[in-house]
Amino acid sequence: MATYTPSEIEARWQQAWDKADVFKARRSADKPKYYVLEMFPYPSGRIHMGHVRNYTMGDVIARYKMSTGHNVLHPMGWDAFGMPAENAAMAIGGHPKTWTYDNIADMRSQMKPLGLSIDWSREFATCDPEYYGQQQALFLDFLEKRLVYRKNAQVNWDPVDMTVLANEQVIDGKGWRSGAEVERRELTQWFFKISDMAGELKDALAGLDNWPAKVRLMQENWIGESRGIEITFHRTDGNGTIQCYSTRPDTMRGASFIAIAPDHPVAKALEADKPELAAFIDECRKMDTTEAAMEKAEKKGIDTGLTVRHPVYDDVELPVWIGNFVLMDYGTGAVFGCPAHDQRDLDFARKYDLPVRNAFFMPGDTTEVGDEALVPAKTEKVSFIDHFAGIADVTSQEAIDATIDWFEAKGLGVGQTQYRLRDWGLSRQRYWGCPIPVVHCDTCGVVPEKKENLPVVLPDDVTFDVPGNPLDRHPTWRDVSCPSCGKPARRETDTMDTFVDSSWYFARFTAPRADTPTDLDDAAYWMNVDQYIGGIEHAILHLLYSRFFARAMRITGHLPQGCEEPFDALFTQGMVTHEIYQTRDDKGRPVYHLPEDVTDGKLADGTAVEIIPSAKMSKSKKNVVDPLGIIASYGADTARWFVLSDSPPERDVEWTASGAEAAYKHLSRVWTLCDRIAAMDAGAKGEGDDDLLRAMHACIHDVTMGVESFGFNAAIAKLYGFTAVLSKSKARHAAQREAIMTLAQLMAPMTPHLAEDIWAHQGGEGLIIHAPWPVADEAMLKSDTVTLPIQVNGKRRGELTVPADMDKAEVEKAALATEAVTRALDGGQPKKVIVVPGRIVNVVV
RNA sequence: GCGGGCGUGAUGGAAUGGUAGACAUAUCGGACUUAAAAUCCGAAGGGCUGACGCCCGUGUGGGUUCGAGUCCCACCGCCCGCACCA
Repeated sequence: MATYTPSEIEARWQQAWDKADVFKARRSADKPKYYVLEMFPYPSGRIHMGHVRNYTMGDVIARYKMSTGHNVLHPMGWDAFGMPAENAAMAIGGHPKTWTYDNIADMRSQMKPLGLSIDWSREFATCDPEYYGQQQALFLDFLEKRLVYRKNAQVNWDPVDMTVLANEQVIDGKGWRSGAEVERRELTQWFFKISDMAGELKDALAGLDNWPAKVRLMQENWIGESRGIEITFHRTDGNGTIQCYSTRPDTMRGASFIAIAPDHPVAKALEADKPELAAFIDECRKMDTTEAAMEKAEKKGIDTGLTVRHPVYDDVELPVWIGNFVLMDYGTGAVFGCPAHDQRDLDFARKYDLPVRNAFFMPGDTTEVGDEALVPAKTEKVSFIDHFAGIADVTSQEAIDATIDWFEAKGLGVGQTQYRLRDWGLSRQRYWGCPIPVVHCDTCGVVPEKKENLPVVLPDDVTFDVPGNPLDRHPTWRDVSCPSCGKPARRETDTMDTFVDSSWYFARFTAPRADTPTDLDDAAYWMNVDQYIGGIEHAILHLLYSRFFARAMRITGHLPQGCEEPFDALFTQGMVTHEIYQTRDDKGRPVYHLPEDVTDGKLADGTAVEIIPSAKMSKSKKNVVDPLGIIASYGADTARWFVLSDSPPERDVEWTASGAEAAYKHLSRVWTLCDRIAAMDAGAKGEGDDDLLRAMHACIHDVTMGVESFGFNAAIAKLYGFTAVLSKSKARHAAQREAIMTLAQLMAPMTPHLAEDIWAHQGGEGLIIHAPWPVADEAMLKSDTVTLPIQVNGKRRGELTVPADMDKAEVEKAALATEAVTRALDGGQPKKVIVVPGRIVNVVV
């Protein structure tokens, strides 16, 4: 008997697809378009199981959509700029460009055996000058529309990578890539004006119905909208005012001090005359302002000696303090402290002996605040004391709204919405990135490079033997003449954050060879991405930046209207995990072992390993399974089938050797079954055709539902079930042939090679990829009889098989006659009988 | 602290408010085999019972409902995100 040989089958069908050029995407007027995209990979050099899972999910969707009559775009590219290439150049020599393109070639050749339905003719890498040149054109257009600007800024300096990090890229005070403790430095940097769009980016989240609620919420929290008011405080020395921003103006009665940021203009003005203030401010400047450091730091302040008049109570004067916890770049850089209703302010007040005064109490409880601030939920009703706006027993939220109105009416303040989102700093002091296309001229200042001179191509002749940016020490590249006046000038040597590269690649895929960033006709046809699939780790940065870019590209005419939200549907898939095998060396330090070196919990020499529960596959923990090895021993279809089978796609899936083995066995079984059916005698007798075909239609229905709703694991369970039914069927050849061909079609999105092989083996016409998706026959989904569970008081006590169309009254009669019910009734009458047609009968006794 | 998610057999996990545990792994039994592997068939939540059956069971405690894994409230545990944000 022939056996299932995936290596031979898979190579054959991949060639057949190539020959028929089936995955090439062309605009078409007579089919609806469908754009499916997986987050493109960084070319590290090796594909891993996470890639396999990500691309397989996209492939299932793409192939399913093809067979349901859609014109599908399913491209692939490389997020190819970034530090690992430079790190490799520093560590092992060579050039980032060579390293990157070699890796791309390796990964492409590892990816191709998966049999993905990708239109490879659209492939590009973000480090191709053809791509980053268009990105430079975008930058110049953004510059013209003032969507990008330069400012002096305190930046997060990563001393290891010698580069600036965005706030968002600082994690626990450490660089998100290097893990080095981040320092502060002041540099002139380029920024995208994403904060201008904060409100819109937040509001538009509500329309993203097909995004996970979790991701929308994370973005909402990141943007961080808060409604408050800017209040003017007049200095008692007559030297002007201090503006404070507050979200709790209703607590103004309890204000007992003002705190300003160390870099607030008022603080800076006092520095010259007051050495003790200068010393404090200096100390604050040295302080790390990263989130983690700020959290750990003690809340400190110093009295400036200034006072301001309370805006509501003329006779009250408030001292002005400098606080190390006040941030200059949020709000106005000044706040009023209300110790009674804010824990931080209360701690500060107790430390420096400032007054604590309640603005409200909880109803019926007039205990003054002690060491714990009174901060009830904003929806809770509180009793205000002698409130200036005339309110008494209301919720905090109502009080805030009323107080803002009151301040505005009196002309003492202006209601304002603040966002936590800051502008996106994109300058990187690094070689392997997209050069920022501007020139610095002593006469003309910052001059944009002329578009006809794009791309500004990275020079190849650079070395990495000294830290810092090689572009800074490359005179023939750096020194140019000013595009405006022609005098000697200097190129900008900073390059762009790699998040820029990934913020518009999805648009470029619609016309990857266009000599403008996009082609509007192609973009209008293919955009938006109908289904985007990727990891939850990109929930904030990448997706938010892409949403900003889509808007900015619309403003600059590079995308048509309607593409502001470029991803119609988003799916965030879980990771592939594996157990970790660990032993300890003689010093007790952990030593990790690869899964292939462990059999039955033991190493080859018999040493027992400690098994640590499943975690994300990582090189350092050695819990990695190489997809190439799996493909070599079982084939791509097995790898694809397994990563989809065990867990819901949004959750992590644990890779197990036995699971992969089982997937392979199942596919072999299906293949053998096909072989057996093909060899059947077409004229032979058989029975149960109808049962088989009914099961088949039920399977069509269930699998279609599963694929449509990302329930791949459930769809696979149904396919297992139907395979078991088919393999036991005694039906005639025609019915069995129909069943196996339909099974192949239903499996085709997941195991496309095996499906093609079965299709051909059974004499199917053309390629299975061109065959229309099977449609379940409604009539075959209904059966003549139905078995209803009979419950007594909600507990299952028996069952009853009745004609499917029997009416309720008769079902009730039949149910009451069943043995389980008569026994429970014991001669009495039922209190109530619930009959849910086709579902259940419940008798209440 | 705030926000979100999750909690079901030995394990991964099924289950539009309607038969809890589909499907798979691991386990056990049987067939085939000299034997093993492979393959095929079958069993299997816990407890009581000779058996028919009965009781208990989806983190804990309540509630809504004829009926709750599913909805509501409180709590416990785990995971994730965010945070001197005024």
